[in-house]
Amino acid sequence: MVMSSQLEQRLLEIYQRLLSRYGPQNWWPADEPFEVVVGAILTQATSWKNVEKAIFNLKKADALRPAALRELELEELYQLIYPCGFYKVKALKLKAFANHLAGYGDDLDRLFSQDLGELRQELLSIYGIGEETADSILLYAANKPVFVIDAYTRRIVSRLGLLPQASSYSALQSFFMENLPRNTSLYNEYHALLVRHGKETCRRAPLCQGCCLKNLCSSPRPGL
DNA sequence: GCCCAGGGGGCTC
DNA sequence: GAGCCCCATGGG
Repeated sequence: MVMSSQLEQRLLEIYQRLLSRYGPQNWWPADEPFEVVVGAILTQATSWKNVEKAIFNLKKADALRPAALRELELEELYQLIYPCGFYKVKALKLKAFANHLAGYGDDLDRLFSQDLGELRQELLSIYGIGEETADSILLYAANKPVFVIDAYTRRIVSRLGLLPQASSYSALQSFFMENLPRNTSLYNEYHALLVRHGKETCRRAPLCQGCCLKNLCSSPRPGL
């Protein structure tokens, strides 16, 4: 059986190699917390390049504010976020969050100031916010020590033989959070590095041969 | 043409 | 609770 401290060492080794390879990623790429929230919703199943275009449009229209998002006609919002795809559902999601925030006087700090567990549940209750989006908001907008799991993380963890590809979100999240110190900065940089690494490496590449995580695989499965 | 991108909701079984 | 399908633009 692998002791927890050994898992921690392995996870920290992965982190150090990614950090050495790519350097600090300085996430989240946004000017302020509300922009993080908007970006987290818009980037669902969408490349960040397309999200940048939508955010640029929102800023130009002075619409990157909760009140503005509420007041905009749906058709206008469609046009602003059109480049990032799924624009009809995403427009509803942005309005849903803006409507929810109105209950806090449009003050994100007030929303974020409550108990972490309750806050996460509240975020999940909002239309369009699932586990990854909620955790991205908690980590990158509210600076809470919450590890974000995404498709890249799942793929990399699977390739390294740490957990099965089919593991649930909560299983993956627990794996990281129970084997790493509760540190917001560490979680921030770690997830950003996993995404960076996921983008840099070929999806179909067998294992991690030739990449910076080479020979960290505990149970090699060629051709995975 | 194909595949996929920093997911989530709704529906079925 | 798992397995589908739908949402849609833009780049490789």
